Amino acid sequence: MTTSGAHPTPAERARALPRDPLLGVPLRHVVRDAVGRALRRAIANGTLPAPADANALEALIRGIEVEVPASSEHGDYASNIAMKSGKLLQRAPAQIAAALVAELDAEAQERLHGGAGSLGPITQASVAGPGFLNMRLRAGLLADLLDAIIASPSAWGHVVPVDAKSPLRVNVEFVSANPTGPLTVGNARGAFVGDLLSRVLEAAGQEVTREYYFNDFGEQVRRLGESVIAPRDGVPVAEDGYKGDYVGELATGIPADVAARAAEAREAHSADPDRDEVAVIGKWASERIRIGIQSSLAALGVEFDVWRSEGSLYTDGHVDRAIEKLRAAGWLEERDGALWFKSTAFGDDKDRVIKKSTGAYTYFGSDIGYVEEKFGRGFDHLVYVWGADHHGTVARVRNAGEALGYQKEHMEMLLVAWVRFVRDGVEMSMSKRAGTFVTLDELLEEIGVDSARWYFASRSASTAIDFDIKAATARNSENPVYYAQYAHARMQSILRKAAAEGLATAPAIGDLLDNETSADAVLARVIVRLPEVVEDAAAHHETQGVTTYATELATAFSAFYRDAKVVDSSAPELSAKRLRLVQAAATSLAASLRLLGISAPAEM
RNA sequence: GCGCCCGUAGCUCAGGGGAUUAGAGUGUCUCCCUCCGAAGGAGAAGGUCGCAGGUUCAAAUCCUGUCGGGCGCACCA
Repeated sequence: MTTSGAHPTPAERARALPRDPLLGVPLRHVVRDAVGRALRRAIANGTLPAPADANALEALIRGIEVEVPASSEHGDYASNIAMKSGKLLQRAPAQIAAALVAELDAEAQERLHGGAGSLGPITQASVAGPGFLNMRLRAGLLADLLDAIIASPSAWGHVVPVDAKSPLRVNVEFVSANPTGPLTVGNARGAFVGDLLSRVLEAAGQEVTREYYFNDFGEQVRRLGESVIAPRDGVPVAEDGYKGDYVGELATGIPADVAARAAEAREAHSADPDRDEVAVIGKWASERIRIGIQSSLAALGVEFDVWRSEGSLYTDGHVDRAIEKLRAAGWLEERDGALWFKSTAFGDDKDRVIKKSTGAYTYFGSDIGYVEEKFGRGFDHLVYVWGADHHGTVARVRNAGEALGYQKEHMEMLLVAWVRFVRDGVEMSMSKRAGTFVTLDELLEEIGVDSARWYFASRSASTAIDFDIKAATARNSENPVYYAQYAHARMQSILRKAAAEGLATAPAIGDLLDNETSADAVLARVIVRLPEVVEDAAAHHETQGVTTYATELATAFSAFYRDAKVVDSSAPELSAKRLRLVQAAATSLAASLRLLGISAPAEM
């Protein structure tokens, strides 16, 4: 296993991400808890009947759903709990909702925890439609939150896991392209999806190991070796060999010591395919390519913690150990001279070969050893980010994992759909062997990392998409990523200007948000939503919500910027409070961009 | 043939059971810089959510079928 010591380990990263018990709890949890308390109180008061089944009540309270309504006229949060509980409580939904409103109103007037805590979070609760409970957040709560954000900006956007005592240890394996050629634009999506997912999981409190699995022996590497030797010897590359320009570059760039070892291998080991000239050259070439891949990925902002070679799974005994475990459990079978895994016992439509009759292992053999190796390292959860063409292997790997004694739910395959790269309406072909492909490096030169990251982050991994490079380049400055970045630059510009004019920032937001329809309050309500966005993204393993949030925050800021004068020396007190609000907005926008691995420039 | 993913505005895509106004960006059209950054803002036009049934008080959303597109069904790597 190759690890790089240059950057922090997953555990160090997890520890380094600050989490604040106030900032790290999505507001909707606070609201949900308040609704739950209101329900209990209403029952204790006798306003609502106590259900015969106490367990059913607990289940109901646990399942309370609170969401941000589509229209802000319906409040900051809404719950359908009254409608859901009508049957259990034997009351009309509207009646239940009214009882909850009364309790929430009461709580807003008193301090929680026997007078030591804060006021209840909800004001202006109301009943609407068939029994929806609409709620408005107390302005003071928003103000407290914004003050907390400014007090510890680096903690903002990092969610505290609800019930986990220790962080979940997650392995995210992605890209894993064989080092037989440079990464192509076809690999880009997987690279971004894996990295984005890793960032989101980390923000949600999990300890994430980013892992790259590569093949360093076998047929493909051999073919690469042959393809490099051919031009060196002035012979055309074989039909099934690799033909890209990089092959020629490798051929002319063979260092003296490698050439010497190759020459020696040709004399001494020509009969041994593991040690002959082709093997020597192939191994050298693939390692050179792997290093190139590593630097291409680094340019994308994608860094791996572990580079795991397929060969090491054998030399370190993981494959043997997995096979022995399966054999002991009775899941293996010798048939036709090959070793089979009884995948059908787990619902697969056919059994799968682990070791061929030739004695060579299949990829599936490696996969099994790898599952064993990963869980052996102590991971709670494995995520595989695979191309859509791999979905045939999903079932067998999970089945094998289950046969090895692990839970299927802890082996998750994220299938990333195809990207059709199009230039001027013509699809670009992506064949490494034919040498007709666009490299990742070329793509980035044209459109830039921030732009590419945003593009993939804003689309769900399961939809096939058309990526028109020409259009992405031509409309460069009108790309949505710049909209968010521009808003951030503007916020910073306002803060700079205020500082230059000698305007101070207020020590607290105070009453700035008391008028709930003011530009200030509207902006504050968007700022405060980030933890929910992070939580959703981590739960669904999707990042579109984060780009949407960044766009919404930028839009909300634009409206605020239009309607509210921030830097105004004739009203220093108001200015001071608004500067604080802008500071919180900038913190939140920067945090959401950081989640995406996108820069938040102070000027553009 | 079987299985998985996907058909939403001209284009690229969100939304994936709930309040009869389905969103964003881009494109098109009209306006707005003596005013904290116009990479911006205000507004308009643009949709039978592939089609047909079904479940529900309620369906773009769930179920079935169907059409269209992608991918997979190896003792290949």
